[in-house]
Amino acid sequence: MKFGCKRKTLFPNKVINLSATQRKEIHKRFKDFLKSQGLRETRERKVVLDAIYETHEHIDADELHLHLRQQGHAISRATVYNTLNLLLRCELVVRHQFGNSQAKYEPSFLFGQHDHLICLDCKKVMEFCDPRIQSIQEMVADAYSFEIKRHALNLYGHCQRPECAGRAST
Amino acid sequence: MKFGCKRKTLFPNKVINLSATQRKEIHKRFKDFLKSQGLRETRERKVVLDAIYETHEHIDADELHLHLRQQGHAISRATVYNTLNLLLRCELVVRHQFGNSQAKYEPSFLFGQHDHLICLDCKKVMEFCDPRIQSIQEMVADAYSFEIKRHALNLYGHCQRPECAGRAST
DNA sequence: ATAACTGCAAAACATTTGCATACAG
DNA sequence: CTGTATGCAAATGTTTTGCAGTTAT
Repeated sequence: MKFGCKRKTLFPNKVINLSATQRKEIHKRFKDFLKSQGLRETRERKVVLDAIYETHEHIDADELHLHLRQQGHAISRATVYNTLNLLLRCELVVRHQFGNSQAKYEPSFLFGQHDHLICLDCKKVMEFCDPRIQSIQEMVADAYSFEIKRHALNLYGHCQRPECAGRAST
Repeated sequence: MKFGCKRKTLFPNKVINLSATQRKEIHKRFKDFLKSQGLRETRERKVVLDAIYETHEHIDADELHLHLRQQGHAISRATVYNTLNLLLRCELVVRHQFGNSQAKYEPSFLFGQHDHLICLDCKKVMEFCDPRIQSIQEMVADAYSFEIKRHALNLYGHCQRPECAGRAST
């Protein structure tokens, strides 16, 4: 039922800079969620939300914590983790596990659905988009009587970028 | 270049019981790998390999360790982890991260390539197979000049099995 | 014989939890 | 005011590492 990637191109239609209206929409969604759950709207929670939406990379909780500390926010790691879980629950961010044990987070609201290409050497993560995944999803849902909420397709390999010098295995 | 899922059916062609010949082939592959790397062939390593190929489920390192202890093998957790990493390197097993932080392992040699359907409620993992993933992979590899080695497509949702009583979110 | 492997325990790493204090509603 | 959130540190859970003793080659 969710909107999938309908375009012919492989490249995802990711919004890079949010307009003031979009920013407000995001804030509203979080505020409404917190109110609906009887949770408080704190400075720290807003700061985490904004930081995630400013970062156009796949970031982990610790990087996010460090980033916020460097910006002068006296926020603890525990609060970062706590807030990330709230943002997951209201679907403002998504969590990825790219093979390593550390989870990566990414804003999801207003951004197109997409999948990932991960370089095994330099660990760079790229994004792509293919409408066929949507039909695979529907077909599998039907065959298995499964109500599918989301998917993750990760392609692992070796990128050809000259900057990629990494070599992992023998 | 790797053989993908070419069949029309969604259900993967997983071999359930290995023949003596297949078992020998697997052992040989491990033995050759160990020799090529100057590593030793120990009782513990063989035991882990056999246990993984006996288990037709997605198993984590700790479950595997427990299983082996219950069978009377005095093997340590460290050795289980060490051996799993060796088996990954010689491509006899694959590792999955199904959302939770715990990695799951599965035999991969002689078994068909397939993807996974994960129930968010009861955590049951099912397998499916779709040839279109192969073409998506090829198309993306081409568009991004990426040499793709493997992929993981996970579909998350709610299964309709009567035994599935779990309810996670509000 | 000897270099690598094992088991154990400790370390490392990511994430969660408990508790006293701070602050939103 | 009141109860929830925060920061800190300690706890948890998973995987890795160091070391002394064991074993494959």
